[in-house]
Amino acid sequence: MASAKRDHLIDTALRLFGRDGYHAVGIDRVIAEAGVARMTLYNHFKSKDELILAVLHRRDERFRNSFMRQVERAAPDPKGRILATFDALDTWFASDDFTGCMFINAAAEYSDKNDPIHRTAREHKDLVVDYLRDLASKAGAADPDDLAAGLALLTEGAIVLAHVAGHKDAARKAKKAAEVLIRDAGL
Amino acid sequence: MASAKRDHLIDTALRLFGRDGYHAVGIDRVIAEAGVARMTLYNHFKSKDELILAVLHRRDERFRNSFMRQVERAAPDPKGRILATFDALDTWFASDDFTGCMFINAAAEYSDKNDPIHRTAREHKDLVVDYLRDLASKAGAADPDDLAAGLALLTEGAIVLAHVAGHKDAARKAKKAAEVLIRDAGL
DNA sequence: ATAAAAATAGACAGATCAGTCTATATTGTC
DNA sequence: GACAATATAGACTGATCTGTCTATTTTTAT
Repeated sequence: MASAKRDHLIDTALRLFGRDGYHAVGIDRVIAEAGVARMTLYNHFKSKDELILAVLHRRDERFRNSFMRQVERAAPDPKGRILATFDALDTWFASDDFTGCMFINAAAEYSDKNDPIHRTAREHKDLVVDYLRDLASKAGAADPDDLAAGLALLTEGAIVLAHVAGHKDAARKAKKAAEVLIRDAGL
Repeated sequence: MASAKRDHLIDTALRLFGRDGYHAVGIDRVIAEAGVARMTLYNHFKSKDELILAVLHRRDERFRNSFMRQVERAAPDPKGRILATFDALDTWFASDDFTGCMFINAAAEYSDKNDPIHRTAREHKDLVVDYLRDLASKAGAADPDDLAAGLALLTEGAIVLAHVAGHKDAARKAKKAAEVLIRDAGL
């Protein structure tokens, strides 16, 4: 399964799909940028959709890994880590190649809830909420589910406003609101 | 400018782009569903992008109109209206044809900030924030900008979680969080 | 060195893409 | 009823789309 060419194809497609979208980027462009033959792609992936799924799985793994690592490096305590998630968002938004969330964008192009691509996007979002719930729980929130839901709303809202509306301060605004919710949760 | 055919084309394209996305829906499909000749479309719109822009402008107008009307019918006081925005979201999310926000989806497919389509999406989001700020201000919030920012984050977050993750309670969760922010703003 | 696996270039299919053009027919207006 | 504006069907361009096939070459492992 694992192969250097396959890896390289996923990375190339990740960059292109992330920047220009899924329908707008054709197979021809992926193989041209990857410097790989057409059949190499189709030997590793049954179809373009399968490639997209592989891209999303890699993105999910990398994104959550780097996100959690950043958060855990920033603070030792759960409450501090909750607040640090918004600093991590801020860093992400400020990067040159920020083009929004690949999962939100995937769901935009594949709106059928049963499409494997949409389902993968959903799984990613649920995993993010799970992480926030874990932090809320460890921090001793009165109602961890409730706090996690509020934090998730602020997180996703910040991604949208940063990308769609270009609000560079979205993460900082979200952090301020999060502080209010955290206080309300008894922390 | 105004013409029955043109109107019908915009409405048809609005439905198709809304459901299946912008790149995935071709001109051929729009004219087939509208029951209109190819040149009729190109006589009213210079290009597909121009049609998309017309669709987004109509969507913006209709969405904000219906949104504000619902909110203003639901409560007479600014504070009640702020909370009613989340009830309006809830109604929207529950509708059969809910496929997310056309502006978030447009920004997903046209990530270039200078693309007129992306700019139109941004303008829409800014108008929504303006409306929330107006309500926050009339309600007598300590810092209307701050409250509006928090409410906007919850609003956009709810749209994303309802669409991408299928969280049917996203608007109600957002309303609960909004109540906390409103209280914190001194209302 | 040899055999098996992987990658190559490139032709090909059949569909679809956005957009143009023409010649005819249907409107709406005075 | 006459004239102008609008809409029609459909051919056409040239590009692009996903996916398949083949014949050859390169790489890898034994």
